[in-house]
Amino acid sequence: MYSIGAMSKATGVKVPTIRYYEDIGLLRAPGRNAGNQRRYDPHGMQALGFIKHARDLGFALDDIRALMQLNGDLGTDCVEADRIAASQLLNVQARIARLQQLAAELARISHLCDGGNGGQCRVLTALGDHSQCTGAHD
Amino acid sequence: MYSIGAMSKATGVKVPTIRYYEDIGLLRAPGRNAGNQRRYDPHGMQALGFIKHARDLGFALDDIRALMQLNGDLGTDCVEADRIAASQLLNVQARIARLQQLAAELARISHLCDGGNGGQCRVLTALGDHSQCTGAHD
DNA sequence: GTAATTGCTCTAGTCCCTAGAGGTTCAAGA
DNA sequence: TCTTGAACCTCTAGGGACTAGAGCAATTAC
Repeated sequence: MYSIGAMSKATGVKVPTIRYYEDIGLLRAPGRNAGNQRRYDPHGMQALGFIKHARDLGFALDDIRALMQLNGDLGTDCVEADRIAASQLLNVQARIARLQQLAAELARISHLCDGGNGGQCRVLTALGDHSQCTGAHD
Repeated sequence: MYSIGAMSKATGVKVPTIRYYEDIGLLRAPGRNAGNQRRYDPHGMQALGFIKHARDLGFALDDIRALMQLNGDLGTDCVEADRIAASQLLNVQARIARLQQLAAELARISHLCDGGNGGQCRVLTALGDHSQCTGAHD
């Protein structure tokens, strides 16, 4: 039986966040000891680890909820789980592509600074004027 | 003189968002016409364009506030503006690196699905077990 | 036995908007 | 000129995923 603090240390999820997950019904409420403190069993620990890992991979809490439900069902629906994972992969790839455009634009803008203060800062000018952009960043 | 709707169309910032920017003091409150509706001048338009562009580049509103203040000062502080832009570039690059690790991990997990339902779904297993991960994604 | 740590609940705040209610003003056509 | 429909106004609340803090109770270590 683990206290909430032990769970937090073991998984890397902060204590208030664990309580939050319980509040929104993502993590089942565990039993309590005589002093009304949460006491988790290994199943609870595994569930929290699953959530943490999926969060680290960028899944939304609603996705995780769906994945956990699949996990709970007998005859686990592999096709659906794979669909969610694949969609998340696409999502992440799209975000990467977009960020790469932004990085290119920022690098360009950043290099405009000549260190001097001769009137107008070209970094600021570039930020104000989208038409100076080389790529279509948005 | 532009109405708020004209500003929205010209810059791509939604009407409630423009009012929000005014609320938080990012965009100066414009004058009003006889019927209490906002009327913007070209300066206001330019300011909103600046905000939009900077937001598209991923700057936080607080950064934008700082940049606009620099822009307003005489003897515009190019060094400070460049510092903010460079820091934002680092930020974006770090996010890209992290997302690329996630994408690799997700691609690996996604390929575990063999389409069958032979007991346990390996996608779900992989999500639950961080130790299966190839790279240190977090 | 006492002090420090950990735990409890509850409320409110973060960021950046978005949605909706309920009302007023404007612009264009008949 | 009148009417209609779009655009505008203020205000409040919600969203996602937490985070922070107050004020108190329980546990743990010495």
